[in-house]
Amino acid sequence: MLLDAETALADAPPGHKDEVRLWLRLLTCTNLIEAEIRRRLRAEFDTTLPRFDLLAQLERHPGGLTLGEISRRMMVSNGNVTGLAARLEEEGLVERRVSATDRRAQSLRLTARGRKEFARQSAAHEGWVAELLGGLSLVEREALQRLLGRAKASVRAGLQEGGA
Amino acid sequence: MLLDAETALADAPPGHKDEVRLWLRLLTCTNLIEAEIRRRLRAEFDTTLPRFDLLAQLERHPGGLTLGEISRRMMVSNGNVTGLAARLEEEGLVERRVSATDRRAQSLRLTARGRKEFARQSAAHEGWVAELLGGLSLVEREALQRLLGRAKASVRAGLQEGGA
DNA sequence: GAAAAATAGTTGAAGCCTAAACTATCCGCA
DNA sequence: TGCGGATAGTTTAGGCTTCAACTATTTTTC
Repeated sequence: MLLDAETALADAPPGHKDEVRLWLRLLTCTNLIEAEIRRRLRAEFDTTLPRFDLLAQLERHPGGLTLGEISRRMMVSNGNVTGLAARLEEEGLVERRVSATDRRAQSLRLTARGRKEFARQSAAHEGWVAELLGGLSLVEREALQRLLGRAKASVRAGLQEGGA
Repeated sequence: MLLDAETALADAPPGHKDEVRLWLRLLTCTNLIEAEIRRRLRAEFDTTLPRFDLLAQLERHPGGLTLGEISRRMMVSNGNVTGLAARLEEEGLVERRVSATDRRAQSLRLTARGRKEFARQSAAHEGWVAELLGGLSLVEREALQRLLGRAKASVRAGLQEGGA
């Protein structure tokens, strides 16, 4: 994955469409932030972004979530969640319980330790993001939020067409 | 100790700091586009994004690049490039040559077939991106480009501080 | 000129991720 | 009741990615 696709493309001959330049800049921004967050999660908490994301899902749903629900919310495959859940369970941060009404399904929830650990990570994470994006004014952040919303809508529309 | 019970990832319920909501939307946008591009590269060309990115680097440098240069430009590890290069060589899309002046180094360049294949992929890629982002007006795209530039600058500034 | 430091690249272990094939269970329906 | 299709999750094979340890070579330094 190109961390700085834009720089890489800097000396590319013109002829790329406008949209490609926009896409590369979007990718660059995201990758810069994501790489830094991964690095800090690893350095300060010895964990990874996927693990953090999974804990965040559970935090939002104290009643527990099935593996399938997690997989849909995180937009990753089922098999992926199987592995993540196994590691988090081994670390004692989450626990599984087989559903009373459906013996195929099992729901995951945070353990007390998981809740406590995630709270620490989450607070730090919030600070990191605020620090990294803090150079933007409130007005800029709002404009960006709105435009990214438009971009998201555009992409989803594009997916509809192709996948129909 | 900060205990923010509202904090979570994915599609951002309220309670997050402004910046986190912005970050999550940025991430969602990028992931949507990236997943679709990966899917199409796989479906239509039986290849992957990292392979495509590596070919793109070589395309821009017809004189060849050493593995180390590629690794720096793509901002990935050395070992990563070793593996990618091995697969691309096996597919006959790139060729290696040991440097005449430094027996440690070897430069990679596109084969004729690699050049031809990349041209096909690149044209398709450009079309996909244009299609996915085509729902934005020119004005919106320009505004987004500018704001993302600002965001990038903010992040780089944030990295300086932390990493100094 | 030889030891030491730096550089180019490879390898191995481990985690993340997917698609596809598989098992187990549930549900609808005749 | 029993069959067939849907659903929940696991497994497997393979690619991507990193870090750390390693080999080979070059450069620096004394």
